[in-house]
Amino acid sequence: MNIHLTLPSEMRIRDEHKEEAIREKAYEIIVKKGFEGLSMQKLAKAAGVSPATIYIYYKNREDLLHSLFNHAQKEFAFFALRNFDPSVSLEEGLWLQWKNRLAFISDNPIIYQFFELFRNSPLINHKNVSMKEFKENMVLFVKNAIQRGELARMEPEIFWSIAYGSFYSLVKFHLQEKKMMTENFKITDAKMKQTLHMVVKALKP
Amino acid sequence: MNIHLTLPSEMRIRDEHKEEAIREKAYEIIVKKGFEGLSMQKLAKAAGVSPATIYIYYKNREDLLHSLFNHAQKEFAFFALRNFDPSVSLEEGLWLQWKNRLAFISDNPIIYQFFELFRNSPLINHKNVSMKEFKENMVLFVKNAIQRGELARMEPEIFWSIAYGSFYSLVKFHLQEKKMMTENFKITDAKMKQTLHMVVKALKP
DNA sequence: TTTATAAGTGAATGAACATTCATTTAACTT
DNA sequence: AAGTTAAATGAATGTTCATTCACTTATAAA
Repeated sequence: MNIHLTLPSEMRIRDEHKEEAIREKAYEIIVKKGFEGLSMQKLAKAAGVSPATIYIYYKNREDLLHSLFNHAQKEFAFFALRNFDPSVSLEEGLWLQWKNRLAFISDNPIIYQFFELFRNSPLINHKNVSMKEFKENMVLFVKNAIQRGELARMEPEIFWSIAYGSFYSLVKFHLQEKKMMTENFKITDAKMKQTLHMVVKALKP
Repeated sequence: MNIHLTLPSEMRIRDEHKEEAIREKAYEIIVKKGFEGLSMQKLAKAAGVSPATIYIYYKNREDLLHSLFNHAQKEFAFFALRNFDPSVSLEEGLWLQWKNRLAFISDNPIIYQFFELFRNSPLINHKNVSMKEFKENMVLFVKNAIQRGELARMEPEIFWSIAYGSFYSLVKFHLQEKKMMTENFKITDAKMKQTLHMVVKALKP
């Protein structure tokens, strides 16, 4: 990505607007109609480019789908740790992450829904981006919380299921209602905080 | 369904094996390749019938997909409440349901994975089966637990997210590992019980 | 201004698609 | 045994699909 910015080149530069239009329209179509609903010709039409243009940016349809996911995952994981400091208390750290995630979802509902759709699809089996920095931060955060006596020792998947599984479940609830009612997506801070309190209680030693 | 069993008829009876073969192969193909991967001709070949035969059992592809989901949802919800008594304690009731769900998932991993795939897809927006009996049982169960002081008052989606969201999250973890490692699906009772204990603690007033 | 290079294109291609249809087959009634 | 009904079929239909290709256009170096 962005080769034309980092390398001097003799070529005609790529039009970033085109690339973004393709990506955003692809997210939209997939969220609305599923992967089945995305054909290269429909996508090209929606993005205002020629079908052949898509093949300049992506090797083929499969590459397009995986690139879309990597893009979404990177953005989401990056946003989740915005302003995150692994040395704060468990409750404070989780609260920040929940708020960050919710903010991203509210601002980018289409991208998030695509992310969830892909995560739950058979396409996910392929190798994906590493999330190294994200994992390192989380390991540190958990270790600190255990040492401080805020968190019981447990297997990582149990921690994840309690600390985040309930959050995602709550979000799913609201996204489905939104889809059905065509209302705005909105979880109140109070509802989130109430749920988080329960989660923190569960995680105590 | 099963019209030939409940009504006397003058017609040639439907071959139940064919219907089941179509359904089971459809689940398999969709779980392995996604909805994109299911074409009527491939399904027919896999089930050992003619493409036209599928249209005897289902109006069209869309009807097939929704019927598959209704079938899976009914089986799963029925199994979840097997031996369930809404008057038992919160922990006992949740434990039974978790065990039931896990047993179903272990015995029918393909059906369950299809169920999750469909639930997370745009196809879910259409009207689906009512689950009336299931909901009635749950309302009673929750009411009892609150009266007994085992459960704090909270909005239903919060209860659901804590009491089941973490369970599903745990299952997802293991199913993904299984897919990647081609191992057998296995969550130990101890791991489940540990998680349930934490959940029950969270739900206390 | 010329030249090189890659961005961008519309039309074309063969494969795969959902669905239909004329026909055959099996079961039950009389 | 004859008649009726619907199950079951393989081949056919018209459409949509992913991808390619010969070509044009825009950019920057020379």
